[in-house]
Amino acid sequence: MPDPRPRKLQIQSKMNNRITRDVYHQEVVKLARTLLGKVFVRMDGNTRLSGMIVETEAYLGIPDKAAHTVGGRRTPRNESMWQDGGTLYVYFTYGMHHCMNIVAEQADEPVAVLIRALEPMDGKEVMYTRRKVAKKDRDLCSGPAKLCQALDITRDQDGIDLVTDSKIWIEDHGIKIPGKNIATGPRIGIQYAEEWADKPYRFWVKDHPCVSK
DNA sequence: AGAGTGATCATG
DNA sequence: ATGATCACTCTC
Repeated sequence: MPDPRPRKLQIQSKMNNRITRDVYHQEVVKLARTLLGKVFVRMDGNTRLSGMIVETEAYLGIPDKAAHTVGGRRTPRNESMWQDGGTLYVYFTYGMHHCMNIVAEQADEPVAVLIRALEPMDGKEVMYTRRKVAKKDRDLCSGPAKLCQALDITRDQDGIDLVTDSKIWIEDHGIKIPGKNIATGPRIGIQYAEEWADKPYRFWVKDHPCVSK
């Protein structure tokens, strides 16, 4: 449904609803659920690229055998996970893909939320130019590496602070996903994680077409 | 179901 | 220095 307000007012209101530090300081599983329905924004020059978060996964840090920080591992790659809640953690994998996480809780608590899918909103034309294989809007951001390609998120953005950065942030548009519309299941691609592989730390908006397959 | 792709890190 | 691994995507 289109926003009936004048465009100038729409933009202004969007500027004023950036998520603040206290939200990121939540316990990581709670943050993974909270982020559903929030809007991720990336300014690409003067072009606003954005999408509503519809799928997330929580990574619980030191005890979590699926997390990059398992066992307290601290390396140049995962350094951002050790920073304060609200930091962006971007990693590169399989020789060609980037994925992005939202760091949760306090500094030195290396937990994060993987963003797995967005419903594209602003800047879809630009996203299509980056994702050549996309045929429909739902192909643009329906996977953790797809959305990074669509939004041009790379290691260059690793470590930025979503609370203060001038190009990248997350907004609250007042969209509340009721608990009964949130589906839960095991995380994807972590079969090696033994007893942690089956834990229900993946969350998505039930029946949403933009969720990853 | 298999290939692609190269940074990353533990090992020595 | 070396080699195994990989929080994925695409095509078949």
